[in-house]
Amino acid sequence: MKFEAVTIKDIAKALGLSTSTVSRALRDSYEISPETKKVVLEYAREINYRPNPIALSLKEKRSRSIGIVVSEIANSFFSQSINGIESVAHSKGYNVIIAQSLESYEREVMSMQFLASRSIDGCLLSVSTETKDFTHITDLHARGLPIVCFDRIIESIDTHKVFIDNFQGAYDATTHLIRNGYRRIANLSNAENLSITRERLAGYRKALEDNDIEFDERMVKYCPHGGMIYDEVDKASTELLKQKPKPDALFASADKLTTNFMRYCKANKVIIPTDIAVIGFSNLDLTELLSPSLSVVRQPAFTMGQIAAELLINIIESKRAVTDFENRILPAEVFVRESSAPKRKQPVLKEA
Amino acid sequence: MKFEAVTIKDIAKALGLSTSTVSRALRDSYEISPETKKVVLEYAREINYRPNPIALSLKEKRSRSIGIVVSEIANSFFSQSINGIESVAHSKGYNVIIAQSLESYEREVMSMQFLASRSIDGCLLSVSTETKDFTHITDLHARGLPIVCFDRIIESIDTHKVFIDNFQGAYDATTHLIRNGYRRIANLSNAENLSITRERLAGYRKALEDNDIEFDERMVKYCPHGGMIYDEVDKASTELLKQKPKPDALFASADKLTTNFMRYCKANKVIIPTDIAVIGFSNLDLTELLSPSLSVVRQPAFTMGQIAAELLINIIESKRAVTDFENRILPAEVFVRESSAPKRKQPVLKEA
DNA sequence: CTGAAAGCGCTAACAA
DNA sequence: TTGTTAGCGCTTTCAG
Repeated sequence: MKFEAVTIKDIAKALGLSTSTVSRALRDSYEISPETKKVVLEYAREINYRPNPIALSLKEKRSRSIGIVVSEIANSFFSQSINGIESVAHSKGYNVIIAQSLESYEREVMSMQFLASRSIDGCLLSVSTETKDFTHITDLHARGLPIVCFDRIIESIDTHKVFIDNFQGAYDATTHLIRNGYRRIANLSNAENLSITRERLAGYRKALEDNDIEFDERMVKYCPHGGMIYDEVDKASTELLKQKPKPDALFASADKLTTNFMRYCKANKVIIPTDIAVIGFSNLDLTELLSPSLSVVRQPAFTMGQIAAELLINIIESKRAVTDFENRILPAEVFVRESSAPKRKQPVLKEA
Repeated sequence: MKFEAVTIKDIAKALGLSTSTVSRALRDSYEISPETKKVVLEYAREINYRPNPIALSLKEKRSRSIGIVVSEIANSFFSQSINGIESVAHSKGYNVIIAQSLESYEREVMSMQFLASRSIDGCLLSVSTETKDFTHITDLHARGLPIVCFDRIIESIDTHKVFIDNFQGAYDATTHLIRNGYRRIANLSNAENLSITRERLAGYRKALEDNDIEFDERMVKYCPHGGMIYDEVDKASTELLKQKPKPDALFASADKLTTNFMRYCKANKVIIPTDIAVIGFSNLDLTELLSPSLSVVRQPAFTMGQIAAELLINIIESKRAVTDFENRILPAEVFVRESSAPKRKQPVLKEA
């Protein structure tokens, strides 16, 4: 059962006009007389005529909808980005179809295929942690599907890219820990293959270097699913904390890594910041209510979504193929709270 | 610019067949010879043929997409519900278009209109807090658009409804506070017009009654935007806490009310649970990491989404008009944590 | 077993 | 200024 919509044909019949006249009148074409327009417009309003977007899509070969592929909508960063995307998409007459990869390569491929088969006009993408092979993306892109990458970037694709200054964010967070007296700083890191992982790791290393702290590979652990799977965080955390000498602080490179590390500490009676100070990437709006309140690196997620959507729609609506692509790099902001409070001098233990 | 898809016509031309034969072969029609089928299928796979869903929609007068209207996707309850909805929608070949009302009546009307004009086959709806006039919904429903309500229900519409046992959840939460020694229990409540508000209020009142505690109207404050606007929570909380005698516990009727009340307490140095014990509805998965860890009433959001989507797709796909509607009521679960710890005896103050 | 043709709602070239 | 017609990709009578 489906509700029958009014069509142009109905109007034409009722008014004794042809469908093309009605069509033109509705679209305010110059070739239609003012009177006819008036009659048509009035009648259309009266019977609440709405053009059928499907027929339009078929005709124009575009659907006025854009796809979004992210790992998870139940992630504050992504839900905020999506809000930004929607705000500009809707204002430009596009609707938005959201797909989640749940950090699975297979699901990402399926999602992209699904969206493409639903005739989206373009796609906004933040790849899954599992994705190492990008052919499902580059293929569609090569076939002409406009794609804009945000947050987790793919280097091998030539298009607009929107992301934050991950290096700077990580550098600032790590430097903050160092300034607060921490010297042995671990890094709970995202999947090794992601662009953001590499950049954040580089920022972390540079901060250590600039403060004459030697980089220790054993202080870095990767979580292949970005913290989405608790067991991975559990394992990585355990390994980090059993290092000798023990880390006195931790920088977490992703939202779920940060919160799941806190979960780990709570479960294992590790006291923050006494046993270990913590700062991490997070876009949760509750971090100040956590125990202890959490120092974070926060991304301008809403703005990122807006920019990415604008760039995508630019490509879609440009007459000629766009060949000049830009990287939009936004700042990350550090919020300092209790979890990274200055290190307190402790009774001298066996470690020097 | 748009990437050109392969059509049935291309296949027909390449194979020297008619489009109808190809169409039938692809759909495994009985009237096509096995050999022809084989050739067509093979060639189709080879050139990666995908049927154009837009053409199909136009023909079949259905889009195989369903709309979701919720107040906010950046709300754990709704993002979890959406996951449930998507899981069944995708498995049944539907895609999902999400719209947010952001608790605004106007935006809700626009969203519904937008979705309807995008030819959705049906709609899942949880109304905004502001919505008191339901004609935008009942109109579409009367015109034949299948609608299923979830969480926040509209009584005046005859359709499937999926929600939790709000009365029970509120009753259990309030009873828990009473058992832990609290007697003067405030209720931070959602918009007065919502179904869930009335039901939760009723559960709260019944629990008081069953324990011989007199209901005091001054102990209930409504937040017209369900806690989304912090100032409303701030104002309501201030009013509640200045009552004499002061409340010793608070039951919050919605996710954002609960967390924003905690924010209020933190900002105003109100200690939980010493100054006031707290339990509230919330689907956040971080409540045990808050300070103090938060006692909550939790909804089976994912399951609700699944059920709602199944019911909607049932209506959509039923041959005859569905007239027999059901209310699916799911249990709410109470999780007890520190924020509602048993009341400690205190030095006798001026209150008896 | 296969093909020709109509039609879903709309637009646009072409005719009048 | 308006009407006729073809066509977007697909399914589906109706003919062969």
